[in-house]
Amino acid sequence: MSERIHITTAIFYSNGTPHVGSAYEALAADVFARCQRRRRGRENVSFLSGTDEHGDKIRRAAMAEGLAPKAYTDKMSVLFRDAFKGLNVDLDYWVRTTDAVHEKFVQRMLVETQAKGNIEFKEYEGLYCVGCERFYTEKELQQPGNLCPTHNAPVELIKESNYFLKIDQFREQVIEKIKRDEILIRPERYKNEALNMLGEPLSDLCISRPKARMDWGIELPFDDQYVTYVWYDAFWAYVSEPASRLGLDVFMREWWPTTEHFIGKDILKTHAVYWPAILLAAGLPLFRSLNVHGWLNFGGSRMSKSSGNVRDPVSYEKAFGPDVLRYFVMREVVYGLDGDFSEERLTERYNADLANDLGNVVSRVLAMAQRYFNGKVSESPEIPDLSLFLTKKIAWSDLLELTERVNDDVTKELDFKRALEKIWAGLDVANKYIVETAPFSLAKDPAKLPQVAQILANLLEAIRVVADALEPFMPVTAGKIFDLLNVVDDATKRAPYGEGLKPGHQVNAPVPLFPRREKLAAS
RNA sequence: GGCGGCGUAGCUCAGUUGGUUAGAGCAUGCGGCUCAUAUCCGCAGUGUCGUAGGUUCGACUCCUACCGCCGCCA
Repeated sequence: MSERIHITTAIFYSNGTPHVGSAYEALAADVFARCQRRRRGRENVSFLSGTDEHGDKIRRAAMAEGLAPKAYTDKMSVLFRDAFKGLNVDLDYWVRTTDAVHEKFVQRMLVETQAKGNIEFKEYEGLYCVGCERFYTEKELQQPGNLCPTHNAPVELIKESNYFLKIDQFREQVIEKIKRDEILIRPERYKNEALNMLGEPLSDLCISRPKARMDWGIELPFDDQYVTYVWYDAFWAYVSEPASRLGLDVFMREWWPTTEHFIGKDILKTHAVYWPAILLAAGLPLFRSLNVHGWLNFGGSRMSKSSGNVRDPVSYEKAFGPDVLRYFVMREVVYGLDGDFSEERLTERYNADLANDLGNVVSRVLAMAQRYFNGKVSESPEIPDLSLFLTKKIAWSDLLELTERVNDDVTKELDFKRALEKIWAGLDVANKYIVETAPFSLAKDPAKLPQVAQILANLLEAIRVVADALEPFMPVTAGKIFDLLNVVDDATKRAPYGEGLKPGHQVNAPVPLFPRREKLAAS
């Protein structure tokens, strides 16, 4: 049996609508998940996402719309789920922190953690920022006036009793795990940052709120005057549903230790410091890795609601066609670094890569197959002897084992960009091969038709392999290409080069996959 | 203030343990082909590799200082 793997996006805080940045994270995780499914089989991969629906900010957002919190999050959660669905993010679990299954699970973890003596009840006086929903030390605040560094607003002095998680006891252990890559943080730059964050002793982590002040959370099983919410609550969304469905023991043994979290760099600290501590405090094993990505900016500046440049990802997918946003963010952004999104750039990529390269090469090959042989493949594909041509840049090897090499880039290096570059190198080879062999010239001489048949068999097979390698990135497009090639069974789709299309196979006439667009023709 | 990252062709970036004329894509110019979505192929470039020193037979690649941008921590 292949090793199982659990993959998650962050659990999205549902006080706003999904934007291109949240879509980016879901898309990266989705491509990763699809590559893993090809390796291990669908039944050995679990891909989870969901919405974080508790806390003061949600309650306030709901009130602002005149809705009960639950009614509000019902609406928001669907927006996220449908946005991801619209981008063909293929999830196995969609978790909501207000689901009964989840709430019950969090309560169970609280009981476990308390039984282990890792929760303490104590009075606390501190400076609290409502916007951040957290306490600050005076040193962290901007002076004068004790201003919250994030909201630039005064904090309140609050005195209350709360439940705290004693996490400093786990600090050394977490440091060791990160140093030894047992918690693998990549790209490596973020590993150093995480270790930095663990350099100082950790103060106890407050995990409750008195209902009197904030009741939109999960009631503590050992004190009905308190709720838990946001971080403590949301982390468990990675676990609650699958653990409830499969049984906690089974899930923890077979799935959890291989967990790959996809997160943004803004929540590195919570995931590298607090989350391991929360798990250890509950007596549970740790996840395998944190895959940290940067921001997706818009036209050079940070995408945020306040600057009014939030874009709805699905509108781009609709305007440009399926798979286009998927292609763009995976090709354009280096995983781990900030990237930039703009309609201009999207249009450029669309025309240069999708219309001119991918769409056109499929079109020209199928057109020749149709014109010269009525779409019939009459030779077995071979690896052409390229030494026959004078041009030296051609390497048919770019097309051999393409899927495996692309898969490695994604699963081992998180290098989505390089993976796509390899696929496009394959398209280059096909185009150069056409120019060098000029089948359209050979076809004028009936005696040379067998040669043409061989060239086209090679090219059609090359396109089939490209579609196969492209599938995790552009599932709809890959499907269209397979339809054009009239390939229906998985065995043929996934065959190594040379073992796919057979003589006698019939392919269809071309249909433009990506019609060229005028610049800035979006929306 | 402490730690770390980045600064390479007009634009976006690659450059593995220091070694021959520093690369790719896009954009630009010229030439070729006509099967194809006016697409494709070839050729041509331009770069004081942030600045100033240092180590070395030799540095984009190592060291030091400085400038600029950014992140994390305080």
